[in-house]
Amino acid sequence: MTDDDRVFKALADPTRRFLLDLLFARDGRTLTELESELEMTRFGVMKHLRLLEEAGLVVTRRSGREKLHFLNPVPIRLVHDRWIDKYTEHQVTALVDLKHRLEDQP
Amino acid sequence: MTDDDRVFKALADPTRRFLLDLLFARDGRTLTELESELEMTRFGVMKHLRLLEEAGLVVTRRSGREKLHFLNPVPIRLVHDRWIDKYTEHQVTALVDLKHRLEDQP
DNA sequence: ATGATACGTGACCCTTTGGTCACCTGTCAA
DNA sequence: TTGACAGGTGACCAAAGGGTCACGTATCAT
Repeated sequence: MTDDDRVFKALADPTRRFLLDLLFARDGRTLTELESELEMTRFGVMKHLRLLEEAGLVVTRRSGREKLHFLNPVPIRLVHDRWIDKYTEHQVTALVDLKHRLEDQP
Repeated sequence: MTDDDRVFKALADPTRRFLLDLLFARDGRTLTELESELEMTRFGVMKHLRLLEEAGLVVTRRSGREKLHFLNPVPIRLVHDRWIDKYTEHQVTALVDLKHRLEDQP
């Protein structure tokens, strides 16, 4: 299994994306803390966090009996760079910004 | 199934990522042309292209009995923007660039 | 017209994956 | 030191996903 295989497989599940959203909002949470935000047993959440960690999307640090989880944005940036080169990046960004501005209209 | 569900599911498979790579290198190819690059029957490739199209990662245009496939980078950019805000984007980009420069060393 | 070409559909099989549970190890506090 | 708390493992089951095939429709060239 290659590195980006792990990244894309990890991103494929909605629960795991939600976990990334939680860590994006606030870093350094424990498993139990994350579990409380989900309608799932601890074991399910643990499996998901394990896949995210193996993909490098989440980095962890132990502190006593707790394990703290942090979001790592680097693999996401590499996904971006795979199919968006420097030349088209400006156009795409402009297009996305325009879309946002149009959607903010009443 | 939500929009980004479709995008992430579509990106989860290595064959589909390879198809995006092919279209990134050269746009506007037909199914048969793409099939010739893969060790798989036409039916498998067709299923993959269908998922890519439903996710909006590939846009198509008919021309007689042929169907031309084009890469659409917008959903990729939206994936990026979900977990990388403007503030950290510069740092991450710099980090990735540094990584590339280090890897280019002998 | 008719054979070849390009794409499409539905059913089928096998593998992978998401989720749960019984059970276990390490750490903290009273 | 002993009970409560935080995290970890392996087996298990139902559901989703990848790939192929028989068969079908539309378009092109001769």
